[in-house]
Amino acid sequence: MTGQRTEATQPAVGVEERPEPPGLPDPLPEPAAADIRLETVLGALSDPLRLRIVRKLLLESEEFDHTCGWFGLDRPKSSLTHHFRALREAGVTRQRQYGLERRSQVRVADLNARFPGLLDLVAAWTPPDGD
Amino acid sequence: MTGQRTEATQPAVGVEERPEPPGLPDPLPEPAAADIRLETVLGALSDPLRLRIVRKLLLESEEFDHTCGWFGLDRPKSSLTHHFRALREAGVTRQRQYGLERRSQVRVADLNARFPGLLDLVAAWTPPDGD
DNA sequence: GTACTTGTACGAGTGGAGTCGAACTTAGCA
DNA sequence: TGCTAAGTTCGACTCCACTCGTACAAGTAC
Repeated sequence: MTGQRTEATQPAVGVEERPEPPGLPDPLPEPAAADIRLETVLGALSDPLRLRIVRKLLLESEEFDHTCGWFGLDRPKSSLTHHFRALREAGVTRQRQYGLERRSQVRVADLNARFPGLLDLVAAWTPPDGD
Repeated sequence: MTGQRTEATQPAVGVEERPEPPGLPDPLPEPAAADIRLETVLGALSDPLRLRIVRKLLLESEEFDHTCGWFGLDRPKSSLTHHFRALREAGVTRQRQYGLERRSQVRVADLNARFPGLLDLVAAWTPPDGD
């Protein structure tokens, strides 16, 4: 049951019922596209570390999703779990479980449809003290 | 000295040195346009009440600035002071003192220059439980 | 089997944000 | 002179987010 939160604690409001391409693991619990709230997304993106994660995914992902280790973030694993979950529960990213690894990708289509231009701002962002 | 914070407590990093049109009071301390940080702005806009304030200013202000009372917010005055200051210190709004009243306006030009499209998202936002 | 790796769950500590009441300051007006 | 209105400041409270260490679960490889 690794990587699967229990029903009692998962806060996802509406889990998407989208037909998946064959061979992909199901996404972890996430809000449906229509349930993504602007104030929640802005709150998720107001943290520099998470802004960095999303920006790196946008600029360097090349259509693939990535594990937590790929980002090269100098934080304990429990802290990274916290931030990646915050992004997923806000609807910013989607996470899938591949064996041991949990890979993340930005929900580009959903976010561009609901908040056009927002991801452009994230991509253009520069960290306070360099990259 | 009402409405003027002391030098010791004001956190504004760089106060703008812009020549003012005649007859307008000086703006209260605010970050210069170049010092406005995306993560700070997103944090300021992640609160539903502040999102509501900015949206109302954008949709109904008609080029004029407005007092706190104009918004019709059902909160104590001390709470409103807190939120209006958060917006101003993040660089989202500008406040000027007119006698007893402190009027707010959105820094539309500055924000559109630094974060194009962001204010459109705020204007298009709908509160969770109606307006 | 054992060891290693990825990531979670849990608990604790810390700090900051949101909320509010009460007292205060100031401007305008009767 | 005194009252009223707009908004601040201060202190206190609560709650949540961030951080982290530790322990645990589950694949993978030897």
